[in-house]
Amino acid sequence: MTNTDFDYGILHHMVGLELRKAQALANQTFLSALEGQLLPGHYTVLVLIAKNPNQSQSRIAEAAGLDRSSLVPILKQFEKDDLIKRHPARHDRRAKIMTITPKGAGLITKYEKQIKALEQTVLSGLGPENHAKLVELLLAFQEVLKARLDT
Amino acid sequence: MTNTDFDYGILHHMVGLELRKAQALANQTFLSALEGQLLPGHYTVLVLIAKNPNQSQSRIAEAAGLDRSSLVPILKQFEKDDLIKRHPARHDRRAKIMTITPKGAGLITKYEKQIKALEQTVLSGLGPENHAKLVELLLAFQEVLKARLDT
DNA sequence: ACATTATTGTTTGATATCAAACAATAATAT
DNA sequence: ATATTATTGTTTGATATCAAACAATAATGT
Repeated sequence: MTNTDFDYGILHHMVGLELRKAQALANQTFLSALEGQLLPGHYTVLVLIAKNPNQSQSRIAEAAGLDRSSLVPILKQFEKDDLIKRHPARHDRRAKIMTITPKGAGLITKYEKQIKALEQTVLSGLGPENHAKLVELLLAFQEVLKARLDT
Repeated sequence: MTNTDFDYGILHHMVGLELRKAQALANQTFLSALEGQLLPGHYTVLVLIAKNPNQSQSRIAEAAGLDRSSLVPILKQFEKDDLIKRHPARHDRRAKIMTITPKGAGLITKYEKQIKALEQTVLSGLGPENHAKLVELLLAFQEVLKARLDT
């Protein structure tokens, strides 16, 4: 009853496709861990701001794998919900820098356990060495594609 | 000037995040390989139909990692462009089965070279054994998450 | 110094995607 | 048999996301 009996033709065991399916599943799983309170990508942004205060929006967007423009409504909401604060950057009058608020930090903490439990499931499901290898290969994969796009 | 110096905190080396970034890059790369003529996911659907004729839409959607409903406009366009044909299923009056048309097959062939070249880049960038391992781990990862979601 | 080019955050418009509801049909249970 | 439950393709509504354009500012070249 699985779909393993599908013929993927040229796409058989292609990284791109498996990536797509894996990501869809991961997103779904994350979402349930966050109890629908927060989107996975939003949680990521929040953590990035907390751990890297005083960075520009552009840098945060890049680190989160999001478009600059996608960040705008997210940050607007975060600010409205008092999860972050935005200040003008001293040295660059275009840029805004962001800091986490206590409430924002609290929200991160609130879901920290679930996130860690989730990662633990993956860790023990794959085994520690495979887990590390997967991350390593995903990073290497990104480097390969970045290099290709630059040409 | 890279973003490797970012602190990802709890998300450090988390599969979900790296998956997200890898997928964004893969999508972008695929898109350029398809010359903007076709979205990566759409190409996948087309190949699945070609290689697995007479399957229901639901099964194709699942295999492609898409929602059932997301497939509807895609197939409508495919049919309009004469890339596929849809017939009523004999044994199930709810279902429709799909077959590829010569034009659809031609479109697949048209981009086959680029897709293969792309995969070749990844293959030689990672090395064959790492490439295989990455796919294997992505599949294993999916199994772990599927199992978790079922509980 | 000044002109050109790049970058920042933002707006606007387009599109992909999902989730929930729906009618039609099928499968299952009792 | 018949009622209940599940599945199929679809519509509708909501949302995430990007891409392209923009004004303000910064960096760079000459």
